[in-house]
Amino acid sequence: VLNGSARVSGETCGRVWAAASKLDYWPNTAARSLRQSRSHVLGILLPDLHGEFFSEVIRGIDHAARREKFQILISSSHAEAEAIAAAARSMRGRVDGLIVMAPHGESAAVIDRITHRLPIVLLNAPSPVDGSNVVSIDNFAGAYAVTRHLIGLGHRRIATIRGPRGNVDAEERLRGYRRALIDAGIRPRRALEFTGDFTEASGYHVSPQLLAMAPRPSAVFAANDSMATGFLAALAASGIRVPEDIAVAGFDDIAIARYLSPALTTVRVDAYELGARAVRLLLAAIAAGPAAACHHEVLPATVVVRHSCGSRAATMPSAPPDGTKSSHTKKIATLVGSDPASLGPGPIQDAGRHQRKTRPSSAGRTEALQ
Amino acid sequence: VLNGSARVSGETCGRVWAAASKLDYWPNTAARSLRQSRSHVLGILLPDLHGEFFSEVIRGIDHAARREKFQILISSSHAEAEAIAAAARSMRGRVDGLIVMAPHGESAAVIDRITHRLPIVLLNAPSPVDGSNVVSIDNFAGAYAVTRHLIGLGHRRIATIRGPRGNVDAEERLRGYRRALIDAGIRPRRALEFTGDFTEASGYHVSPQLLAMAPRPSAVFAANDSMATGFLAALAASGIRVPEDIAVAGFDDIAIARYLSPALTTVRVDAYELGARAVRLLLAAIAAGPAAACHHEVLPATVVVRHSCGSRAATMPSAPPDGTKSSHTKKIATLVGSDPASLGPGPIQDAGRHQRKTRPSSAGRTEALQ
DNA sequence: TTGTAAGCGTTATCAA
DNA sequence: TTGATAACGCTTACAA
Repeated sequence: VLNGSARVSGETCGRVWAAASKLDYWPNTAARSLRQSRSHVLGILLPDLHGEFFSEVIRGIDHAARREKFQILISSSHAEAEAIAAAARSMRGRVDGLIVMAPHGESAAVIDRITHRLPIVLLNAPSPVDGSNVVSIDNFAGAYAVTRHLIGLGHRRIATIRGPRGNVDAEERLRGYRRALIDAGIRPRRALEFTGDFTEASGYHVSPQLLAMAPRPSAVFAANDSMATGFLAALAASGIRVPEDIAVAGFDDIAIARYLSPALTTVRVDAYELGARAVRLLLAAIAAGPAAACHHEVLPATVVVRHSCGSRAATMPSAPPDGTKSSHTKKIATLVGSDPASLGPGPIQDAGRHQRKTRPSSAGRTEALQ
Repeated sequence: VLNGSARVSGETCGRVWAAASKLDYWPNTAARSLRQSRSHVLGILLPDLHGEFFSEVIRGIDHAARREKFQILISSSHAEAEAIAAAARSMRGRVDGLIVMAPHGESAAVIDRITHRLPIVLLNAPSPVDGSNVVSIDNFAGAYAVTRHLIGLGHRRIATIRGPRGNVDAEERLRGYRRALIDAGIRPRRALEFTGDFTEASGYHVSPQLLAMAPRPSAVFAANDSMATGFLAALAASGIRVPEDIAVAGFDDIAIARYLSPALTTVRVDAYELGARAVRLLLAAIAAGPAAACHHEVLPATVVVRHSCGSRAATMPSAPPDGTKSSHTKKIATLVGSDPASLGPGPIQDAGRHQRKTRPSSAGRTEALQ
């Protein structure tokens, strides 16, 4: 009766409801999950919860999940492969599928073991993960486009503050930066590649060496906005003007980016959408069963031009060719800002591509002990 | 064997482990929960996931929970009492306890029904919720202190942009603002109380009426930083200087506060700690069983002086007397900023009190159908 | 030290 | 249309 079965008489139905509400009956979800082998819960494994990016991803996941009546079970602090595997195991029976963000590429073997057990979607994994569903940000194209933007403004000596080695996002953004230089006939130089760890502090600390170079770089592409923020603070402390003396660009378009002085030119990434897409893919995988095809979606990254690189108009390149992928570029004319307090993000170029690759899953899922 | 029982011979133990790893055995957590009536999961019910405040609360909850080997099941978008009740019911059997943030005070009856079923901790509830564990922010003291700060700077005509009616935080902050005026011999006037909804946009839209007042207020206390941000943007658009023409203060100390121009004087609230405390209380309640005493913890709110109110030194008042509570004030001399990019938060006064009230729970928990 | 059986609260199946 | 029974995968208690 409580589950809406049609095969019960009206009178019995009423008595059941009366009793249930009199007893204040709450069904036991664990028992239901056990019996149905279905929990209506999605497991989320994240390396960290710090900062706006993760919070937006979770918000996107939560909204998409709740629309389909799914709850989300979150577990963070999983950077290494083994921790991810342990967390996944500890969710067995309690979740119908997993959304996993593994910042380091090396977890492939572990991911594979999980895939045999549970439907899974990887967030922001490196491209070459086959046999899995993946949703990722087009880090390469975003970095390429913003570097092209700097080149278009006349800069030739462009440094970068890269993210940590081994981090997938960091590597892709570096690759995009280098490729943009090469395509413009500029040879990438290791001396212009400084290493940070995605924290504000690292952007700050990198500044003495960077500024001491002779000749000094005329522009800097920081691989995320936090490092750009730290770097800008260091410049302010040194009395170096932005963008007059040096141009600075970031990546992520976090909330503070447009409040910095000068407002930061950066690359926008739709974290909310990233989460929402992951849910959509995961629910499809759950519905389709073990033998389903795998999908790979790439979200575009769009350049947001503000004031930190100067605003001379320049011809923007479209997305770069990339041997491994077909590409499709579309232009977005303006940023729709319902927010009246916006300090004006300026024009936006879409540097991303949206693509979908589909292939059969390499292996089915199996259940042990049956 | 897998659960570490001591009463098994070494050889059998080895064979079991071998078989388990050969079969890649993953225990089924739902079955375990069912049998043990223990899930090692905490349910989190939030009105929203948007913004830094919630993200920090969740981070605090997650860290504290994972330290005790608990996972967290999140469900958001629960503003009204009925939605909260439904979400709680849908978690029955799957969680060992609940952390609930109910922004509106009116949910008392619902909370009460939940309390009979599950251990529960309320986040940021209005003070007079008895029979429940509560962790809240000292909104009253924070608003009181920042208003006193404005008064101390010589302002007499101080407007406020209050939060939405019915919202507990908003009401408490308004109360603190009014009380500070009264204690300084200034009569609070309704005409100086503008209503926003905690969004940036509402802070912006309130500005025309506020600025049109004659005489114009010399200072404005916005009940959160988002509204302060919107209001500042409106001032900038009107060419009104801050703090020379008008002083502005906020509440929350969100990340962008110190990057605004001028950097925003505001009230800091430790959202991470709020979440962590809630977990501590909840785990204690779970361990203690249905008959346990209830605790009420109040986290301090500290004024962070930056540049948006001017920086003339002023004698700071300590926390206000409050008939219902004993108070204990401590001073914090400086903000420890490990962050090199900090634009200098300036001196901080602790306007909060930390208190703990303990009383026996008014009602035990009961299980129906037994 | 090992094996067996019962039961957690559901839902699915089958018989009445 | 209703009622009885088995089963989901685990842990606990008790017997061997």
